[in-house]
Amino acid sequence: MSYSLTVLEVSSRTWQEKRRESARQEILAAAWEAAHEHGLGALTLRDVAARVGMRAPSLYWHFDSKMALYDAMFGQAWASYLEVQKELVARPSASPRRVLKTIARTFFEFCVRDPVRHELMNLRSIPRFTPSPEAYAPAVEVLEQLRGLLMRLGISDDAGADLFTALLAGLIDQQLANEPGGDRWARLLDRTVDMYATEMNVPQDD
Amino acid sequence: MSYSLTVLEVSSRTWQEKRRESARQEILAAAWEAAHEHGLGALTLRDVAARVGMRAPSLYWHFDSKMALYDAMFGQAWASYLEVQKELVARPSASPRRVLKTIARTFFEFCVRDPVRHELMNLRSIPRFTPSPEAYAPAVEVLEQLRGLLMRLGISDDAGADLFTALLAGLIDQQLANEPGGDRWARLLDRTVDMYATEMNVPQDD
DNA sequence: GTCTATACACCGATAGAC
DNA sequence: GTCTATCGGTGTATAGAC
Repeated sequence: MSYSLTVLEVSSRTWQEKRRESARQEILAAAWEAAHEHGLGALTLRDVAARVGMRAPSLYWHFDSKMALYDAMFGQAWASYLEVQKELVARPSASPRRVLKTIARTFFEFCVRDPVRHELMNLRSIPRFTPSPEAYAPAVEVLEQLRGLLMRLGISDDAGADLFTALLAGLIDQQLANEPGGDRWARLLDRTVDMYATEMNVPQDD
Repeated sequence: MSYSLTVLEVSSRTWQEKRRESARQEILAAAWEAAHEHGLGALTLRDVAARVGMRAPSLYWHFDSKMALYDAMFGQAWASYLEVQKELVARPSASPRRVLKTIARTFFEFCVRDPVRHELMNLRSIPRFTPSPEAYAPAVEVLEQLRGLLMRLGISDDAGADLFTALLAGLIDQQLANEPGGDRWARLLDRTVDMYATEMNVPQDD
């Protein structure tokens, strides 16, 4: 159940550990490739192994189980979005509503751009997969960062953050479920954020 | 790929057909039971078969495949909600916002009450399962009925309906994903509908 | 017509040789 | 570290019993 998250790994001391770490990364890359090709749920260890020139049982030296592989992918995906959001939050801030719209659109497009990744990050589509605390950590940090940002805009109650995430989740879900590749719900983003901002008494732009 | 939807089946003429129909219903009931017990994705034909005193291959006389079984369950679930919504729409209408809140809460609670059913109806959690047009029909009718209702409240554009479904989907998703059994997002229902109604220029109650 | 027995290909996972 | 061999599990095709 426990294993180290490749992306967040800091101290790989010996060269053996570095070698092993790069093998993990190679396997992970192959797993993403396979998932994009055949679907997240259709991932098989034999396929992943073949892509890195191994046999399926050999993967067990690098990952405890298939779920551990999913787990590492989950952690990678959220760590990746955390980087995006960090860079976004650090930027010189615009008007409150502009900030809300930018963060909403950034997350929306991050999800819609890669439906397989979104499926792993946000849907619970793999029957018995539950992310480990280690893999879940960057997701928690994303949410904490969002809470902080909302707070600075004057939205300090939990309900305000809960509503914001629900609105985003709903738009993304509907877009991907009913019109993948389209923009029918993407077009509602700004309007939805404005509606939300008004509800939350965030001052208007002009 | 094609087969008849048990729930909507109208004319079972001969007694053989009736017998066969009741066998299908028995299998479906066993499938729901198994899904609730072990999870939707963990459903196995051997388990379902055992519950009705059969062997796994025997199910193939009643259903073309495991996916056909999922498909029939999908159709059953949506047909069931269609009945609920029909009865609700037929009732003497209250104020516009009351109507919106009632329909929102009805769908929300229908979904949250049975997460396994919701997973099948609204999430795409089964890897290669796509509902057939026959099974999807009641879902389409639910949406058409909703559009008609919104129209009568003065919300006639597609965007208005799209936004309403997205708001609902988001609240349900977050409730079930982050706090199954709780009411943290359920408590946001009325507020969200009011926010939406204001955006859509639906007159206030008082 | 209804069901069973058998079999097949594939899966995740383990044991142990090298 | 990576292999081969193998285990118990799955969905499913088919042949045939009755």
